Amino acid sequence: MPKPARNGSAARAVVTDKREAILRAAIKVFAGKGYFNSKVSDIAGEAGIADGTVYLYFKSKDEILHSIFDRAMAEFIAEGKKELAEIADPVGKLTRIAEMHLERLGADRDMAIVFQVELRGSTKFMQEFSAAGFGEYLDIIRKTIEDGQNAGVFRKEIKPVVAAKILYGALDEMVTNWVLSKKAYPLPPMAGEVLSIFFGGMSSK
Amino acid sequence: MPKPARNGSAARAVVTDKREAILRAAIKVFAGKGYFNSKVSDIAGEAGIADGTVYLYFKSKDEILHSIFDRAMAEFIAEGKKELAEIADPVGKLTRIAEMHLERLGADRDMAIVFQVELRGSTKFMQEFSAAGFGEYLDIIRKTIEDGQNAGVFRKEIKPVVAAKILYGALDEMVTNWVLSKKAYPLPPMAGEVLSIFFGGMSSK
Amino acid sequence: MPKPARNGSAARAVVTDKREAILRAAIKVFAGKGYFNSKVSDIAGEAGIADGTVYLYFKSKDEILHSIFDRAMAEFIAEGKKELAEIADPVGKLTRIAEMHLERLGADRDMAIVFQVELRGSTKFMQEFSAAGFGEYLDIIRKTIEDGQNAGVFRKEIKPVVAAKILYGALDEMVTNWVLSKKAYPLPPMAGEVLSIFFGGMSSK
Amino acid sequence: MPKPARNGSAARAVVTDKREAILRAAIKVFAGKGYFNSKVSDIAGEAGIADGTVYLYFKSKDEILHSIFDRAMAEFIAEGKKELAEIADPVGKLTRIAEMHLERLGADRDMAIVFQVELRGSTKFMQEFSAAGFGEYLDIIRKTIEDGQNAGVFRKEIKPVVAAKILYGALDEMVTNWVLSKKAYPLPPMAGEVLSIFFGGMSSK
DNA sequence: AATGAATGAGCATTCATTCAT
DNA sequence: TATGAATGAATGCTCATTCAT
Repeated sequence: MPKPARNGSAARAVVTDKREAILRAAIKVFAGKGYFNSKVSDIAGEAGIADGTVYLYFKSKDEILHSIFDRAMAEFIAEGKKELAEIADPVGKLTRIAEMHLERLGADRDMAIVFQVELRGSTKFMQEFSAAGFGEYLDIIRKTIEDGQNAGVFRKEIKPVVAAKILYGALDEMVTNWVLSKKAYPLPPMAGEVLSIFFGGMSSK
Repeated sequence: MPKPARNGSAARAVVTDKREAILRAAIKVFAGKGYFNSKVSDIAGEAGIADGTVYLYFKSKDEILHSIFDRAMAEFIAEGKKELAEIADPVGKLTRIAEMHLERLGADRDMAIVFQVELRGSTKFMQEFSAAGFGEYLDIIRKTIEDGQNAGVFRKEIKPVVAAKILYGALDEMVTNWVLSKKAYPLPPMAGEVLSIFFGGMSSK
Repeated sequence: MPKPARNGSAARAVVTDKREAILRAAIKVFAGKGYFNSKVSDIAGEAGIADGTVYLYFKSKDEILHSIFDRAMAEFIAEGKKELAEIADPVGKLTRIAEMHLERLGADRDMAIVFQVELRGSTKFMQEFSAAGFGEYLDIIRKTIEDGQNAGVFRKEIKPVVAAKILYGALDEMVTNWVLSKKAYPLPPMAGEVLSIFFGGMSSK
Repeated sequence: MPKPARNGSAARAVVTDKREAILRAAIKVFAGKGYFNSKVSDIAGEAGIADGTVYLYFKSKDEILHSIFDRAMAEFIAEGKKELAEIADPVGKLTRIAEMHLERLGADRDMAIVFQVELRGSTKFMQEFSAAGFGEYLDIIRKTIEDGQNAGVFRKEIKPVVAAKILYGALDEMVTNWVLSKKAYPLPPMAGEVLSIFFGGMSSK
């Protein structure tokens, strides 16, 4: 049986694929049983590889969880920046942010569980996470709010940092409730409801 | 030497005190290292008792965490109901709820960490918790919003359940940020900022 | 409330009674769950006393088990010697021994379980036991057999020690089977069957 | 470097060898300190492996003890049936059974200790054991005795079940005494003594 | 004598990680 | 690269025993 060629994309694809497979498996497993209750062998089993192979791609169980966040956040922010570049209006921007937030997490329940539940399971992790992608995310919201204030569409007495947290907190709660709910319902439509209140409260006059 | 009176505080105090001591120690330890990384012997050590003694008051490590939440939520809700009974105005009620929320958690950082971080660390736990005190809490907020709608002070097209989640989510995010922040600042004042936006968005007219 | 008088039998009776109660409780508990699976608190509970009280009468859990055997063997041997003193005939003596063996254990199932099962659970214990009462018991049987050989009723080429063990082993097996059996049947009648073979052998003619 | 052949003994031997090593180590350790006083790490140490490795081959400490009995009984019964198939005469058969019983246990003192002592240490275990191999063993003896009765060499008024127990009990007692004895002596010769009485009885003439 | 709360040594089992093949 | 057998540190919980009252 010939081995795959080592040169170029083919070999790289294999590597990427296996890394991907492990991450996907980990998301599923973590979502199902929680990070601390998941065994590395569960992940390997789900990914269809041997336990030891996991360690060829990740240094530790912890690193797998980190990689899940890092990759997802990077993707999300990259995609977000691209989309937002095309929108000038602050209200439109925030609307799109809220929609994307709920669309993204609403599209992958396991990923949402990991984000809403597992990410919160340790102060250490949350702090690392805050320092990383999450801070950047809040920053984008904050700047958009500032733009709105400068453009005169948002009240100037509201602190942008706080407003950003409020919007984020409201969206986050929507996701958490959706994740924990026994009923299945589409998450994205909640964006409108949140924004209706948020804008109502932010609008000047 | 006279034995302590059996009626009331003295004898009871011993039992209560040790249970209390364990709970307090657990809150501190869980806050510092997270539930899964905390050893029962850490809690016992912090409480100044032997490991085995923990099991005279709690059936398992898990039960300690549950007890922390149960007790705190019961206290909070009882106190809240009492205070709110004296306020008729829905806006005043929600204002007081937000203030109490942040006062309570802002007064005990370790407890806040446990609530914001450890409570979220497992889907199972969150679901149990949702079913228990948390659901009741959201319900109180929701009813007050409904009252406000009926009184004509809040917009009627907003769904009360969603609005309740939004307010809760915003407050929750304030706490989480405060807990994770390296800077020390008072939490309660954030209530005003949250409410300013929330009411601005909820007000009819 | 007056304390019981310290002088004489009354006080002694109390002590004896509580010791007795503990031993009886222990026999019941050991029979039910086995020595290693029985907790001292089980015994105390069964005896209706506090855990600590057990240690006023016995130095350790181990000593309770020892006491059970010591007492039972002493009683059995004392009673046996008395009865046997009145029988001259070796065959009659052995018959009575076998009957008493099965009567005694057949009269108290829990005690029988402890003797047949728990006594065997440790080499150390068995050796101590062998050295103690059990050795004396085998000795009585052996001497009786020797008497029978000298009187010409038993074959002289049989070693008395071995014959004693064989008789004991056969009786012992009857008890063990009775103890483990799900069916309830009277144990003493088995004595006749054992002796029939022991005296007469299996061979026809 | 060639890998070991997958077919047959080599690869299989590794697994079997380690399982075997654990069982052998367990027999030695159990014999020395008793089941309840033996730690899993004692067994692992004796077998020259890490503690955790034990659990790759056995689900629990309990399962190790069971495996010891299961394997030994299966072997013994299989071997016994084979040998007995070649003997027609009931007397010869019983003789061979008694010899094999004592040869087998007399050849491995540790195994004998485990059988005579540990097996008896719990009612639960004894009942399971009775239901398993032991019952079959007694059955073989019983049938042989019945054959002897039908052939006219054994007295018909003796109940075969009882006689089987008597023979077994006598042999068992020989082993127990040998195991507990401080003196070293060969066990197999005792078979003759037991059978002499079992077949011929004690009575002279 | 009696109590029972407190102690703390002890142990089976798990599982992340390694490494020889 | 991939495997999966082996490792061994780590820990929740039990329970015999003590001792202040």
